[in-house]
Amino acid sequence: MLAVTVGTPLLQAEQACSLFKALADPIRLQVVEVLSSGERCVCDLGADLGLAQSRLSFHLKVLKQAGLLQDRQQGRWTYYSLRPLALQQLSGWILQRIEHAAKPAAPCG
Amino acid sequence: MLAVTVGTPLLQAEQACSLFKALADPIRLQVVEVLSSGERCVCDLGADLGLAQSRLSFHLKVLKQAGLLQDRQQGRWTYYSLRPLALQQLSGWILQRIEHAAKPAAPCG
DNA sequence: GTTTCACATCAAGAAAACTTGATGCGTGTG
DNA sequence: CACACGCATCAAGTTTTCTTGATGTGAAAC
Repeated sequence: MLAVTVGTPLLQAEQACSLFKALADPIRLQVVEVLSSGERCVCDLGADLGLAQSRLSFHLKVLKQAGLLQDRQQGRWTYYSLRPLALQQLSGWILQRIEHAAKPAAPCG
Repeated sequence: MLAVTVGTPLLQAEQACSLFKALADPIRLQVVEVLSSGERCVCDLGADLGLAQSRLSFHLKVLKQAGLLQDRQQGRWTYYSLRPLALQQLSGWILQRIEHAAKPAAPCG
């Protein structure tokens, strides 16, 4: 068996599910895409994505609660960035599903 | 820049979103876990997971429409299995987000 | 050809997630 | 201190997704 990831703790299905739920929204995916080029403050995110403030705040909260984002407060501004470990773990969970997926079923009847 | 996946076509955000939505449900994640050990017929899946037939059928449809599952009909039975490519592509999309994620923001004000 | 079996599909209701506008709260600014 | 700014939170309404039970369909069994 080939280890897919190195030194990354493995995810339970339940944790994976939380991460998938957090990513299962087009707006949150845009947020992740923007943040994938580096940290941003909320006001920049709102401007970039053209979102009402409360709407963006809602989605940031979902992503943060899932563990996908971290935030840092500096003066009046809050900066969000990705948590690479969470992404890495989720990717690991997915890749693990592939290994024996090709095994054909025993005929049922 | 280090290429994370080799020879796998890249996913658009919209396609990634469909995949995430399909995986954003505990039952569907169980289905994926069971199928990760190989192909199964629907009746076995239903028995393994203890799900009403129509409920299982609904979730299989969601997963299949997203491109995560393929099915094969043989006699009276239908066999489902994972589509490794879809999983691989999704994993690739995730890993791509990590690369520059650590870059700090320019101070906002 | 009728019955049975494995599964898909449908319609109606229930539950969960999302949006919107209003309000609250902490932190700087004058 | 009063005010403005950046952001979080809340409540209400809307939309989406999920569940349930009933019905439909095609393939084998009789």
